[in-house]
Amino acid sequence: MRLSKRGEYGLRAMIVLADTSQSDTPLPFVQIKEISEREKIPAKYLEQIMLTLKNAGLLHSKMGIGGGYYLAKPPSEITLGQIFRVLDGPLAPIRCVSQMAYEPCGCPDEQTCGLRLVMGDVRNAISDILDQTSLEDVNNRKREQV
Amino acid sequence: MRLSKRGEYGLRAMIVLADTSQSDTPLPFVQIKEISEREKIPAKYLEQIMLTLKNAGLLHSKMGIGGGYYLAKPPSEITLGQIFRVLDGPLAPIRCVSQMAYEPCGCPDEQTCGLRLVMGDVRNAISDILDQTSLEDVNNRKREQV
DNA sequence: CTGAAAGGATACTACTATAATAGGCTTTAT
DNA sequence: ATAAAGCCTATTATAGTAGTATCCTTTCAG
Repeated sequence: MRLSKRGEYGLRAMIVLADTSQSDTPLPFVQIKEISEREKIPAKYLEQIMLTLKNAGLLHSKMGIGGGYYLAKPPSEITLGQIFRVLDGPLAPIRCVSQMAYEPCGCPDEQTCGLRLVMGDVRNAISDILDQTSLEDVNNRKREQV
Repeated sequence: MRLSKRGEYGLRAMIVLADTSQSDTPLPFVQIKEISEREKIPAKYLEQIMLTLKNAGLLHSKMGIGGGYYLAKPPSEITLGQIFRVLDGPLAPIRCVSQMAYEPCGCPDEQTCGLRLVMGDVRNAISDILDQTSLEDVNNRKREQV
């Protein structure tokens, strides 16, 4: 049950973008350099990640001086589940219970497979959290925490 | 969020052992060959996995003709979480929320890290299932399913 | 109209984990 | 004595991870 560095960095970056867009003085664009310094993420690696998120439609960008990235949708409409799937693939611990990427697992009978029943619960529990938590929710919780 | 083949095979094998120990004619020992045929698991690979589970104290074995494996404890006292941790490591999606293998993740402030808050929920949701589900529970559910 | 600052896109690399396979060793019942 | 079982370690092929490195394109300021 593992979140990769790629996934971690991408989620952090998206949270930062949501945070600045909700701040008193929202900037139109946020640069990679800014995020990488604030979150201590290798800039070039982050660049790849941002590009992936952009190509997945979660980010937009502007090139050139003063350019940078911004969220493709309001923070309330982007969930952690969406971001996770782009960077780390299906939420399900095993393919035979995946909603987005089902594959048979080769057990004798899927319908009565005990492991599959339990792992189905796990995948639902994870989805109940990540697909229900938006970037806005994350930042609200962060603020409550103080 | 991934269960490896090693983890999958090990969990399946333990479920089989629990199942036969609860059957009408419980066998004292179950051989690798039997499990590998029943669950379509490469025998030699399963051997390694069983050895790992044995060294972790979850299985006992008997060598020689008519030997095999048996559970070190009653099926009601072995949880899926225990097995998972032996074969696939910590349940937590990220180390900074792991109970068994905590490590700092390098974010600016762990106390107010939004990602960490959410991932803490995920780790608890997973643990609520895997640490509360015993091998006995799995087989009971399997039987209900019919 | 040129150059610096930004993102875009690939290629490359070192390292590690995974999913096996292989082979020899030890124990034990018959 | 030997066959059947587990014990133990080495080896391998493949893929994924976490970066680094280049070069290209767009854009704005002066």
